[in-house]
Amino acid sequence: MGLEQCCYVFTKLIRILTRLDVPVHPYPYLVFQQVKYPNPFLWTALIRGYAIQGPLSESVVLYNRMRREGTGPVSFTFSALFKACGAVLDVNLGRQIHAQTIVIGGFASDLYVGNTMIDMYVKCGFLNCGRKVFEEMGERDVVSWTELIVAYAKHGDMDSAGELFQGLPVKDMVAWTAMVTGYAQNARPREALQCFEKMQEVGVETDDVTLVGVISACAQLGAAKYANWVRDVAEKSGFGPTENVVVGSALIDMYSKCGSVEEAYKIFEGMKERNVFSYSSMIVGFAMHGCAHAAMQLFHEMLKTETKPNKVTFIGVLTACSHAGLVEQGRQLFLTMDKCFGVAPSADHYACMVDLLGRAGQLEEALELVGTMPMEPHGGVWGALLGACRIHGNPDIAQIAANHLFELEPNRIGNYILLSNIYASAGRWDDVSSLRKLMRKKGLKKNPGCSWVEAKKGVIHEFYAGDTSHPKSIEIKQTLDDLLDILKAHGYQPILSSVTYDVSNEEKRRILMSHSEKLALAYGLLSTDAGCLIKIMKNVRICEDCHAFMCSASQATGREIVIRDNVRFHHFHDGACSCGNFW
DNA sequence: GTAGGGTTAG
Repeated sequence: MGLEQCCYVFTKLIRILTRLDVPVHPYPYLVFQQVKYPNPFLWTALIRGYAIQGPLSESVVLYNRMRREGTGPVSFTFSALFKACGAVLDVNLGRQIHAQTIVIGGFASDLYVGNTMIDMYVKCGFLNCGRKVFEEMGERDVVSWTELIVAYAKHGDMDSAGELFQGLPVKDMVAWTAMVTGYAQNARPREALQCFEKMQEVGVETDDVTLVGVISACAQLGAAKYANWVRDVAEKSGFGPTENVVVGSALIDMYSKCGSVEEAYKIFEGMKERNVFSYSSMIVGFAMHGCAHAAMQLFHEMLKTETKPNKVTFIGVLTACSHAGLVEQGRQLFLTMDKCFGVAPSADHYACMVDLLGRAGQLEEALELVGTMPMEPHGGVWGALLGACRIHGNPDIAQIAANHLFELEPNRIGNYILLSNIYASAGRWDDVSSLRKLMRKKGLKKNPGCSWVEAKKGVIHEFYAGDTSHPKSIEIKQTLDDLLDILKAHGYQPILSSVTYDVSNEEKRRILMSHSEKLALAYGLLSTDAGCLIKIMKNVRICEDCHAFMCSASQATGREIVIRDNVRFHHFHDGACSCGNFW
């Protein structure tokens, strides 16, 4: 066998072994040593092997040895090294190799080398360096563009991503998908859908990856109309939930977020293959809807399978326990998650535990738990504690939590409002007003409460508190007044403490009746057929009075009412709520 | 050899 042939065969062999995940040590390395005069491809196969499996230092050692022994690298050598630097986020080494490509000459302008270099910089968080490489490349292809588009999207800069995309001469499916997904990931679901429509208009194929982006956009819109539409699209294009585990999991999440946990479970049941995403999405879905028992049952079912729970699964079960008041079960899970399942509790899991204890009224213990955390508590942890203080009316611990929150999240308006509500409930109006002053000084404005309801044909109607701009405003007011009379006869009493302004009781009653979800409910009653479920979405937490009002309304009208606030779903049915008055 | 995907708490 000649030298070239010999190198060729051995290179192939090493590549195959690497692909089979056989450790580079010892066999591929032994193969390599059999060859007296390795050519660049053989060197590179081995360098690549170490680059993929680690340690990266070993591939660099080999690269240097190769140079010393007089063999020149090929572009493939650099691609492998950049890929590895990107994987371990070693930008310094990446820069050194970048410099090499310039010194040796010819490689810096190579398409593959350039593309892997962009990817390396971007992965390490040096977007501008990636952009610079892109600008200086002699030749670019759709891969170079897409890498940057994705990088901008991940940085939340959809405008730059869009600009690049505009300038991309030939847009393929992957590039389009990057845009659709980018919009979805940046909470711009409408633009994601528009982008998807355009993609279809110009005749670009779509696949399951595209669909997942679209499904995520629909989940954010939370409307049944879009949910059913995208499911249809998925099934018609041959990527239905039965066959495709990723599409299936995305659909489970979407239906949960659109208010239909039943539909989500149907998808789950119909899936041929389930993985940790499918289980976790379903468990989180159950938890969101207050179905704690179902969440726990599914978790135990999961434990009987090969699928191992991960950190998100535990977020799901802990949230379920928290909303159902299952303190002991939650405590057990928290204690065993590391020991039995190898999932070390993160700050997020601590936040769940603080929530669990806090909701159950064990505020002191919750505060103690924060003190034992092995990491710095983040906003979620203190936020959970503050939320619990609102439920149980504890302004002192609230103050501790709020002080941390004001440091950690100085611009998050919700924290100020929560504390202000806690002060107001305790009648500490002086504290309320000094907090208001602080908010004014910081230029923070209250996020107006808003609710929307899906009427016939999926048309969405939006209401703000005290809103009279709807064309049927007068009828809405009338419906609401009539309903109020009926509910009062059923025993409903307005909960005046839900108004956190220091005003007369009469004024409080008036304010309560102008809350946006009540307007949305009245419109829902007006615009849908009797017996029809009414689904309301809102952007802030539902107040206690509205919650009681909805409970009573579900009984008096015989309607099922579903409200999604910023955190979870409330199912009102026959005078009770799925959250067990626990939110 | 290079580019796009799903679940996360207040």
